[in-house]
Amino acid sequence: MSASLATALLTKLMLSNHLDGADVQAIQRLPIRTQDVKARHVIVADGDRSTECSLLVEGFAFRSKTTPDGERQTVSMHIPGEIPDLQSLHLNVMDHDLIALTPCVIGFISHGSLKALNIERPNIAAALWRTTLIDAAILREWIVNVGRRSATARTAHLLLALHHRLRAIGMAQDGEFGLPVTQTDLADCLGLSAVHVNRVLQLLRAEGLLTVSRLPSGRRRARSEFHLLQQEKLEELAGFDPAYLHQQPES
Amino acid sequence: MSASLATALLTKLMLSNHLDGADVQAIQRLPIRTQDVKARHVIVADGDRSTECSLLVEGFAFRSKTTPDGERQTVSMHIPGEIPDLQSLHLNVMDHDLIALTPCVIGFISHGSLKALNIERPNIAAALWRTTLIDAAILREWIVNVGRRSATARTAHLLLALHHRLRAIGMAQDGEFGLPVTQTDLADCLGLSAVHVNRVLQLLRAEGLLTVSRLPSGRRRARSEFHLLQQEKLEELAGFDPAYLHQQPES
DNA sequence: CGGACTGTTGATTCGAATCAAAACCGGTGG
DNA sequence: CCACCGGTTTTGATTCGAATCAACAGTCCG
Repeated sequence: MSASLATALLTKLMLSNHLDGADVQAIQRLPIRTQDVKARHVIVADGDRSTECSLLVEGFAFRSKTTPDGERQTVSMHIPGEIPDLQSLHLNVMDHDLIALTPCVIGFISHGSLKALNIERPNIAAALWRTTLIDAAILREWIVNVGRRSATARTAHLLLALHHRLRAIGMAQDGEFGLPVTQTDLADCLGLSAVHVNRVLQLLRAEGLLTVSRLPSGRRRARSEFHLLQQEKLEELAGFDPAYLHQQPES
Repeated sequence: MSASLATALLTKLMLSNHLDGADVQAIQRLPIRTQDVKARHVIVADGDRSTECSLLVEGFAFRSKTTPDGERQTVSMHIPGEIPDLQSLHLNVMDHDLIALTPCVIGFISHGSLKALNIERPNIAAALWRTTLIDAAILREWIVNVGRRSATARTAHLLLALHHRLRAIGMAQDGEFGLPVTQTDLADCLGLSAVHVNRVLQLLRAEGLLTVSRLPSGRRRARSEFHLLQQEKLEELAGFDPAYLHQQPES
């Protein structure tokens, strides 16, 4: 893996894990195949049996499941430095889709080299395991969000969580972050209808809690710039507590 | 760990992992401290920093989160042989409660001995990692359930999923299984109100899809015996596909 | 200019929550 | 043995949040 490719992964990993120099070098030596993926393209599909994991180097992606009657539920959003399908290392068949939200650069890492790395460097194995456990913690909070919160609280919670994660990797500051989601995308995350998401966002804007602007972009897809104006109030409204993100490295 | 204590764990682990004789012996040698926990008692609480993991030897447990305004959302149900808080091995602070649904026998295993085992036997480390990944897969399906399915489909899906898991460990057959849940418990799992769960169950019974009977038990708490009469129709109704449970061992 | 996607608005329906009360059931204690 | 009690299930009436349906406006793009 070239140093530049490893940067995103290492930034993310070291947010919540202690890695020593040898660990870092081992990761930088990982063989990797990069590929550009267009927005909205399926990176790995439900039912696939993958032989490699996808490192999200640039761009955003999401994982979602589709019910038999065609309804989509997004179960997670992914930001640079994450390996959204790391579970495929031990779960050979995908139980959901991994889809590019924006144009992405994906670094494919073979299961073989990851497994070898895990055996060679138990500390990295623990770190990777830990990232999948944090992923699960986020899934649990996501369940609470769709199961028990009102539409407004739910929406606020999602935006706060994304902001928190993006800020940790330097992609957000002062409540501002760019994320090219449509209201339909948000609806799929939240278990709501797109129409209702629209009304909820209007409400949040009217309350002066946030602003959303669509910046033009060079590409087809517009970029939504979210600005959380009153984080305190939003957190209060959403019942947001970042503890579940487990962002401090541990013993 | 005495052979009898290890049995439940090994039964569960070997459903979805290949373990060799040495692996089995290593697990059987794990030091373990057992403890009885009364129904409804908190085994590990949100915010706790545990130093050991809880093996559910006998009984049922669930994990849930409580929102600031006191609403409970259950995020998973646990059956004998599972280690519901295995994530605490790498996530030092609990982000949810682990609660005994029934009187339970819990086997506490220290993080130290588990970490030593993981290093000594990478195959077991992979197997344990895999169980946490299956746990996450179940969380994802749970999100879809509360996010996108109707109350009836949701309820049917939960019961089918529990039946499927219980049958795998020999605790259910022919659609029948005993589980001492109240309708409020189900409501907390489903993101519904208890009243509505009641009406949904009535509907499912009226359709001849299932029966629920409360068997008297020696203890305070009654035991609900569920009987899924028409699994095909229930699966159709719920959009249930057991693939996400990943019950076959893999490469 | 036309078309596709996205965002917005209004009218209406519907599923589920809420509120309230009653019936039920096993367990306890007088 | 029976009266009472707490937790649970059930029923009915009502409200409410969000979905649905339908149309229209805005924007980017070919």
